[in-house]
Amino acid sequence: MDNIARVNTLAGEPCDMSTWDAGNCPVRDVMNQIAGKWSTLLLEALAQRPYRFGELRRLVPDISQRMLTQTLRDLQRDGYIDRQVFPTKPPSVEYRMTDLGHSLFAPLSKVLAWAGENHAAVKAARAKYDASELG
Amino acid sequence: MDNIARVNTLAGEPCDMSTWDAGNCPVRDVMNQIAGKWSTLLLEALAQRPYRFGELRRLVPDISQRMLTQTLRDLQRDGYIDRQVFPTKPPSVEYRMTDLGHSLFAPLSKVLAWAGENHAAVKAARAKYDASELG
DNA sequence: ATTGTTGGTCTCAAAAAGAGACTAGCACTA
DNA sequence: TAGTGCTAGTCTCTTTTTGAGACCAACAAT
Repeated sequence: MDNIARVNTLAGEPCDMSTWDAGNCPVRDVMNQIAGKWSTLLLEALAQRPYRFGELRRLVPDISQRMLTQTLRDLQRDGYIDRQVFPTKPPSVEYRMTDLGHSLFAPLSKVLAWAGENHAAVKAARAKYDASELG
Repeated sequence: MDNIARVNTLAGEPCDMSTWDAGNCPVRDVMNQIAGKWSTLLLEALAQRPYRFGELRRLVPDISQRMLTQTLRDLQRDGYIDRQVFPTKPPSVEYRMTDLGHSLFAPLSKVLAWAGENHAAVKAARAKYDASELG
């Protein structure tokens, strides 16, 4: 049963789950950040061009300022985006994707494209599941 | 400023954010499911071979039964995995990735590979950010 | 008769997310 | 000069999500 104690072999270093150190798995450590509700959405916007705080807020109308601030900070902390403050008269802040961010977005955009292409299939699966649960 | 009201152009159907219907964006609808804390981990395991409930629980020791049940159900609802009950004497349940799941995992595995390759860079960015915040 | 194994559910506490008020400095307006 | 709005946030409060752990029923082996 050795195969039970080993996973993530696709990601270079396999993670030995039997002697598990939760902060040691690259997949979990990286994915748990970009997996947030708003992260991919902001990365998608910032992959196209730099945005200012207020622009992003208008771009994603149903994000709260609190979550926008926090998500941007998390993305900045992981090195995906840069934050630059301009000392204008109402001070403005620009967020810009870094090289690391772009290198992440290359594979990530493929997943996003998949989502667009297969949205109908997913919705169909959902409808089918929900219908069968009612019977 | 028309560019402000439009995003997600990479994903086929662009989402018009000015007349926003939250359930209408493929990217958000699909990503919000696979973006969970445990989803990618379980998809990674099930991409390799089918697993039973207890196997998955041992594979990911720090997931609670409650979240394992719920995450598997969500993945099943979206059509990524199939759940098959065998009427054995302690009844056993097998989870198996569907074709839709595999087609999603193809691009997703590239992101997972990126995570493995760039984990060091992300950790370095984090350390740098944390150090600069203390100063 | 007790223990273990199966795949869960249930309850309760903790953590995370969302809603909305509040801040401060400056510009424009009345 | 007082009022309004813009900037990029923070603070507090409520709701939702997640986590920890007890509990369940059927059967098998001890």
